[in-house]
Amino acid sequence: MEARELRYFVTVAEELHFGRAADRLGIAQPPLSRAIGQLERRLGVELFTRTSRSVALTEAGAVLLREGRAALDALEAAERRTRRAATGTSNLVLVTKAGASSELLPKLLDAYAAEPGAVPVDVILCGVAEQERHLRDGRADVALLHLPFDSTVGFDTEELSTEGQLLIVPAGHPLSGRTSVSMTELAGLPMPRWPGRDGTYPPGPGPEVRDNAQLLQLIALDRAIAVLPESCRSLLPYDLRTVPVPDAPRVTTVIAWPPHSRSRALAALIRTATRL
Amino acid sequence: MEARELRYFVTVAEELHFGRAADRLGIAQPPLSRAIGQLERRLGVELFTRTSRSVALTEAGAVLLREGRAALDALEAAERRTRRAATGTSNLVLVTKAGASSELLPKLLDAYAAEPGAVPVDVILCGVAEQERHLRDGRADVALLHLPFDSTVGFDTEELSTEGQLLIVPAGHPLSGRTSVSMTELAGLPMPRWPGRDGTYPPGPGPEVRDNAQLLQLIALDRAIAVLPESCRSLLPYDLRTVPVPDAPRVTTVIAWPPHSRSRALAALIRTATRL
DNA sequence: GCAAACGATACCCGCAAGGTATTGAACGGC
DNA sequence: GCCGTTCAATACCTTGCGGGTATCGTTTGC
Repeated sequence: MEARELRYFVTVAEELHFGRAADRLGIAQPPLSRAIGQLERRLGVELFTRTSRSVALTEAGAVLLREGRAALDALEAAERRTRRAATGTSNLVLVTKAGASSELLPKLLDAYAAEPGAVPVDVILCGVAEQERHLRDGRADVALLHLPFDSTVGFDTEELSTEGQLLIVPAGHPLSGRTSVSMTELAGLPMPRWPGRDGTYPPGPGPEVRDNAQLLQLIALDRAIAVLPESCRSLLPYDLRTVPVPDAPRVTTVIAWPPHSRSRALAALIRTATRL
Repeated sequence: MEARELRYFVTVAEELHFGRAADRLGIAQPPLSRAIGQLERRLGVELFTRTSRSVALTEAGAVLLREGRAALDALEAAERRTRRAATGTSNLVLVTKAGASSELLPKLLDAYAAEPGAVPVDVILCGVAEQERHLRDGRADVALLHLPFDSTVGFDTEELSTEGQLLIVPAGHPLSGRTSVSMTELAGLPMPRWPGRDGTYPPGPGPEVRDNAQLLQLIALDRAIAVLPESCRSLLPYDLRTVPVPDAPRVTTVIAWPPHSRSRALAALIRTATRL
C-alpha cells in the first residue's frame, strides 16, 4: 500500500464526501474516486458503502482508518525526526497543555538544565489534545500528559505526580463559600466543552474552550464553571474561588515519549523527571 | 514521503550496496540511485556518504532507518488488519516462541476458551525474535514475550509470571551432578548463539540455533550447553540434566499487544491472562 | 597500468496519476 | 409527478515520473 492512497482514504473517511475530500486534497473528484476504487480492489476489501447520495465506512474501513492514521503519523514522524537529526539541532522538544503542570514544569526544566550534558529544551505550549499529535508526528520528543484526559496509547510513559481536583467559580457564585462539593451536585451544571481528538466539540450546553486562559476568563465572566487539577491554583486570577471536589477523579501527570526514539538526552530528561 | 521511497531507502541502508539492493527490490540499479537522490533532495538531508566504492549511513540516515522501519511496519499492519477485518475471521492470532511458556500457554488457552464470548485462537509458534515482527506487522494480535530477551518497545504489555533459569547439560556432563552453578563459572563455555533482530547471528564460538528443539538436540549431542527458563523443564528429553543457576537473570513472561488495536476479544484474552 | 567493481548520468519509453466533460442515480421542492 | 440539484462513477485525454538500457567516471586490487 502506498502512502498517497492511504492519505486519500483517510481524507475521504473523515469527510465521508468525495467532493469535499478531493478539495481538501487539492485534486479533482474523479481521480479520487478512482484511487479509492483501486485501493479497494488491491486490498480485496470494500472500505465504503456508497449510494449515489451517501458514503459510509464499512467495518474494515473503520479498521483501516484507525490503523492508517497511526501509519501515516509514523511516516510523518520518521520524516521530521530525520530532518531534525540532519540539521544537527539536538534540542529536545517538550510539549504540554498551556496552563497545566505549571508548578512541575519549571522544576523539571531547572533540574534537567543542571544535569551534566543537558541539551537545550524547547517548550511547546498547545491547546488540549494537540500534544498527542505533536508527539505522534515527530514535532515533539516528549510530552507531559494528564490522565485520565489524555490517551497514552502507543507511548511509553512514567508517572510523575497525582493530584485531586478543584471546582473553580467566580467570587460571587453560590458555591464559592462551600468547603467542599461533590460531583453529583455538579451533574446538572453546564461544564465547558473541550475539543475531542479530532478537533470538534461534543454537543451540549456549556461554552466551547480551547485552553485554560479562555476558560478562566469565561469563569470570571460567570459564563462557566469548571473542575480543574489542584496545580492550576498557582495561576488563578484574583477574582476566582476554589472549592475542593473530593470525589472528582484524581489527575495523574505522566511524562510520555514515543517508543523507538530514546536518545541519550531524552533518557536523561526522563530520569530527571522521575526523580523530582 | 512515499512508502515506495522509504522501502527503497531501507533496502539500501540494509545492504549498503546499490546493486544488491536493486536486485532485492527487483529493479535496476540506476532508478534506485535516482530514487535515493530524490529522497535526499526532498528531505534536504544527506542519508548516505558515498564514495564510488562504498556506501555508509549518515547519522540522519540511521534515524530514518530506525523510524522508517517502524513506519513501514505500521503500514503493513494497517493493510493486514484491514484484510482480516474484512474477511470476517474474528479469530485472535497469538504468537510465541516454540518451546517457551509451555506450561502457561495451554492454561491460558483453556481459561480463555471457557470465557463467555471467547473467539477461536490461532497459535503461531515461531523462532526466537520472529514474534516481534509478527506483532508489529499485523500478522498476530498478541504475543507472549520474555524479558529480558525480547523488546517490548512500542507494545502495551502486562506481566504474567517470572521465573529463574536452569543450566541444561547432557547426562554425562561434568556439571550435571552439581546442585547449583553460577554464571561466572559458565563465562568461558561456548553458549549457543541466537539470531538477532535482523536474522543474523552474532560471532562467537557456540553453535547457531533457531529454536528450542534444535538447541536441545545439540545439547543431547554434547555440542552445546545452555541456560534456559525453568518452565522449559516440562519438555526436556530424558537424557538431559538441569542445574539451578541462582544468579542468572530472572525471566519475565509478558503478554504484549500493539497499541491502537484493542478489540473486545483481545481485551478479554488479556484479562484472562492477568488473572491466571 | 589495466581490468573489475560500483555508483552516477544520459536518454528513452510506457503507464498511471491527474484533469475535463459527461453520465446516471437519488433526493428535495413545488 | 416532474424537474433541478447533488454527488459518485465513467469516459477520455494529457503528462510527468518511475523504470529500463547504455555509458561514464572513479576507485581499487592485481
